[in-house]
Amino acid sequence: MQTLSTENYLKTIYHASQSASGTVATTSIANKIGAKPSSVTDMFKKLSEQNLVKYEKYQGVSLTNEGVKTALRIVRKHRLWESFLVSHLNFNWDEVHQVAEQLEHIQSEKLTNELERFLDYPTHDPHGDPIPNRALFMKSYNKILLTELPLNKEGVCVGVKDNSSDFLRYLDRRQIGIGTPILVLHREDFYQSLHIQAGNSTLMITQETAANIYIKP
Amino acid sequence: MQTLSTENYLKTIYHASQSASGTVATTSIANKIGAKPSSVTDMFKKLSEQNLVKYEKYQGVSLTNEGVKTALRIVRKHRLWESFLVSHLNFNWDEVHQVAEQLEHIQSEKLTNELERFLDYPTHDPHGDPIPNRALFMKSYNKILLTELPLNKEGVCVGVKDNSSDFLRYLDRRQIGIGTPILVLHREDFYQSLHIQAGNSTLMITQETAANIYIKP
DNA sequence: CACAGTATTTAGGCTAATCTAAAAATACTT
DNA sequence: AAGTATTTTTAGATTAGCCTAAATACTGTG
Repeated sequence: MQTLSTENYLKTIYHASQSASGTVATTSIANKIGAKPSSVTDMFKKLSEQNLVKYEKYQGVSLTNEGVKTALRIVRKHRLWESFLVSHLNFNWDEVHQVAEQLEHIQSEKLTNELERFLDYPTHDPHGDPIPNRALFMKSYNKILLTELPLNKEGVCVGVKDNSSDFLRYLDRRQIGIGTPILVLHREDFYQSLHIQAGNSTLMITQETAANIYIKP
Repeated sequence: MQTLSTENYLKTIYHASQSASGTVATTSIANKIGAKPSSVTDMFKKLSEQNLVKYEKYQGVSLTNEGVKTALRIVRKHRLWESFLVSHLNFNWDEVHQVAEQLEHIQSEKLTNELERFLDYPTHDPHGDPIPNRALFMKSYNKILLTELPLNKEGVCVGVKDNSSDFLRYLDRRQIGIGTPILVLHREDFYQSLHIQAGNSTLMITQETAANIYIKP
């Protein structure tokens, strides 16, 4: 049985090792958790004793199989709760994260599995991230960044890379959400911006914005 | 903002002061929380500094108005979650308590209020206990114990006093639940037992069982 | 490859919540 | 009402999770 804190570390290590392959550095976890590197070192040792991470002094950590499983159980709960909040409790996609961060630590297999059934076995959360099933298996879309979508090739928004409220609300105002069809009309190379058609409206977005939107071609 | 632990103390003090009026004793809280009396004394001091309880050395505690409010906010969440678990997630009334003990600490007013709306503003939880509304106001039924129901006067089961899984499962097996109509056919004074009609079946229950069932005449 | 700069770990402390053991206050009993 | 039993509090220690400051290891550049 894990504590709140160890669960958060495992989840954070899991996400960090998704983006950067290989081992995860102490400082990178410290920044994400909001703790000092020395505290992170302490925790790495603790997790290592429980065989949840592989840790060698000065060499960063990586999750063991058991650690991945524990992390995925938390991710599963987080994403199921996010789905519930949006689909049944009138939350917007930019409001769910903070509450799901609490709900993801509730311990009850029955609760998790019944919630999944109640939601009719969703495969993706409101940000387009895949939800691990009971066996902790998940399938992501074959997605690309909007920056990589060829001119005049139609794609559909299937997720976002930046999950911050600010970014999500920005997309909301421009009526871009999961499922919105998108077409790149023109690239202004000099100004680093894209002219796109999103749903029925055409608009201009920056290169940086495009680099945070996932598209299924 | 309260910690998990202070919330549990406030809730426990609240429940204890419902049954026994006046102040609540250190030992009684210690037993209910599962901590030593010395730890409870420490916590009483802390809560007192926060003006959540009135505490005088050797004289027990009582909740302040602010303390009652905080306790009721937790009770409200607990009972709403219990209702949700039973009505939408296939939990039985004997399984909900342990999970609701965790869910009651989730901090999000929006979550609580939206859950209440989703459940269509329930007034009582699956054990017949009243759910405080947004203003923390609740109305209990005008209920009596089954031991006090006159012979051959029809009543309806509206709650239980003993919320233990064992007792609730016992009632389940006898098909007694919230809403079951009940009639006392005969009292065996010598054997301390009652002959009752519950729904369509007649059965025998002990005096003690009857003293844990609430009835609306 | 040496050394400056960065990253990581160690050492030693702090706080919240708990504990045990002993002291103090209250309550019961005759 | 006095003395014993019970309850409550105090004092001092422990653990998890964090911190700061200092020491140590790694990394990249000339």
